[in-house]
Formats: sequence, C-alpha cells, structure tokens
Amino acid sequence: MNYWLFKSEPDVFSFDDLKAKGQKGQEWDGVRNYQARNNMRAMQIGDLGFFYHSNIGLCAAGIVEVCALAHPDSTADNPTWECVDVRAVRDVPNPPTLEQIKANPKLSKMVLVNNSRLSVQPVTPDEWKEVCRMGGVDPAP
DNA sequence: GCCAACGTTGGC
DNA sequence: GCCAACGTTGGC
Repeated sequence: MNYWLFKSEPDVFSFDDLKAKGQKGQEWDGVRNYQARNNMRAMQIGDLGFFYHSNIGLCAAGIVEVCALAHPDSTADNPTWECVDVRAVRDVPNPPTLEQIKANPKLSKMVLVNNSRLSVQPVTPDEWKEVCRMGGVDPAP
C-alpha cells in the first residue's frame, strides 16, 4: 500500500466534483509530466491519496482511492500519457492547509513543500498519518 | 497579476 | 550534449 497526493484546481475539478462521480470514480487525465505519469504507473488498486486543492483553497480537501491501474489518457493524442482512475472515499473534516503543512516540522520533507510544481506526488506513511491527524480523518478508511 | 521554479525545446 | 529561450505551474 502506497500513499499519494493529487493536485487539482478546484474551480476546474474539485473534490466535490469527484464525489459526484460516485464509486466509478474518474480518470485523472490531463497530466503531461513524466514524473507525475511515472508515479501513476507505480500505483496499485487500493492505494490512497490526498485530493489537494491548488490555487484556490490550498488544502488537502479529501481522501481518494485508486480504482483503476494506469491506462492511456483518453484526452491525450499520444499514448505515452497514461493515468489512473480515482474515486472519493472520505471527507477531511478540517482540511490541512499548505500553511499548516509548511509549519509542521514533521512534514518538512514533503514533496508538496519542496517541489510544489509536481502534480502527482508520493507521500510517505509517516506524512500520511500526520496529515490525516491534522485533518481529523482516519488514516485507514 | 506577478514572478520564481521548473520542465521542455531547439540551435549549435 | 550543452544551454539559452520559452512555456507552464502555482504560491503569493
């Protein structure tokens, strides 16, 4: 089981939008960055991730689960671009903000803090537990 | 809206 | 294979 963080601008596609997709979830399309794609290729069914709202909100707004392995991105004209499907599994009662995450010494190594431009990021188990604790959500939904 | 950081492109 | 130019992302 691995942990991840998915970034999205909520005025384009928010955690509520993903919830509206239900159990079937949604293809995480539009990624055109090799590092982000490689992270998605490494994902397994049942892996968990934070749904992070970038630009507006700047917080870990929800918990998602990988529900389909990497496959060609239906919005890409080049099959080199792949993506997984994710579905919403849990709300985060008190979504930790970027400010709070930056202020937490336990999270100083987080990719979100050190490479903010990567749109699909790995999260370590310790970071996962800590952000869940801050958000008031069960780390093992 | 600005700008820093980063990734990609293309000329040499 | 280097590096300058350019485009994009994302926090502020």
